[in-house]
Amino acid sequence: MRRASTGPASEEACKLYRVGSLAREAGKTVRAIRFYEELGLLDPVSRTKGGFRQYDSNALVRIHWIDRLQELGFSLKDIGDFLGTIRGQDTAPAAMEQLASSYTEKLAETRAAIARLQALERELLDAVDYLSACRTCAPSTELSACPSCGVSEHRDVEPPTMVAAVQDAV
Amino acid sequence: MRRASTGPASEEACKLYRVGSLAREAGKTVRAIRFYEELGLLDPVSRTKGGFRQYDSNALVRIHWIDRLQELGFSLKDIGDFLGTIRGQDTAPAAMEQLASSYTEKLAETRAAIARLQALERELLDAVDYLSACRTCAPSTELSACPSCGVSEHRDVEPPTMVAAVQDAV
DNA sequence: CTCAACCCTGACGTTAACGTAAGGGTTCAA
DNA sequence: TTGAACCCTTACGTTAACGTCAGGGTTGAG
Repeated sequence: MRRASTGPASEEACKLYRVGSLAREAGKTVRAIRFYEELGLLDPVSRTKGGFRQYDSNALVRIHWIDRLQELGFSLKDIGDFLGTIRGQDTAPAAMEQLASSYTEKLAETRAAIARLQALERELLDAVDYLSACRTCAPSTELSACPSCGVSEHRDVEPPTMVAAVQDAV
Repeated sequence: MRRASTGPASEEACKLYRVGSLAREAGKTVRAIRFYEELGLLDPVSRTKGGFRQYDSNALVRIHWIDRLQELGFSLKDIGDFLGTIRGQDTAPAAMEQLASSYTEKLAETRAAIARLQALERELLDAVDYLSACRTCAPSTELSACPSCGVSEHRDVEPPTMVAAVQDAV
């Protein structure tokens, strides 16, 4: 016996999926799965004598992993290169080291992305905040008057960029 | 006189850019700027008699705005529709209300995106953490042995998904 | 055996956001 | 009046990640 519980164990006849059902389980399309195969990201464990692809539950894990990496900004090609690099190493520690360093790098990028989004969040907040004063503006006011409208809150206040950019949208 | 300080004021001959210099200032390519025009996102204030596009500094603000919205996940077409909707309103408060509601919606999406990234950050951390034990693994270990390698830290511990997916990468 | 439900392999189509090249005017400082 | 640096329009090219036929086998329950 080899491990605890990463899906059905070893030699045992674990349930096999064909593309269709795998796709359903994974929330992907059949085409997508075949496409992953074209890129070397996911091979069927075998084929029926008629040529049907067959997968086991590891495929689900793999697909989930692909999804995550995509969310992290990896392109499918990146992921392929990634797998290639790992397959290239011949000792286990070397391969895992590769994995760890790639992940560490992505971790930094992810944090940067979070920071960027938070900055955007702030800009949006400023804009929404500034715009909330517009509700007290006279309905008859025309768009062209916006920059120096009568609303007191906007007197002597720079409109945030997210607002300023639209003011001459007319 | 129309406004306070959104760039060079009113009728005054404020400096005009042609595509090339605008592009440089904005950190875009000339093609990109012309493309924005094709989509109705940015029109030149005028043309020379020879047909050269001319822009003022508002164009810079507009481009910055486009960038921000793109970072927020708007497509250029979305941005065009967006401008269209705003132009469609005939009173200022209505237009600004539109703007505010779009921004509010995007604010929610942005927060969701941040949360997703934070979840990914956690997954990466878990993976890197788990993998750090691999440095004490015997260099001779082969990749295929990974799931149940000798390292004590991995005894009776589920590998995180981000690691499990690669273990049969060979 | 049958047939509906599935699957196979090409191979061309699609969308976004520009890139790139062709062929030919425009500016403006010298 | 040049001429180098710019700009114009038109139009096809590119990359990513699949979508969508077309034409034709495979499975497996009944």
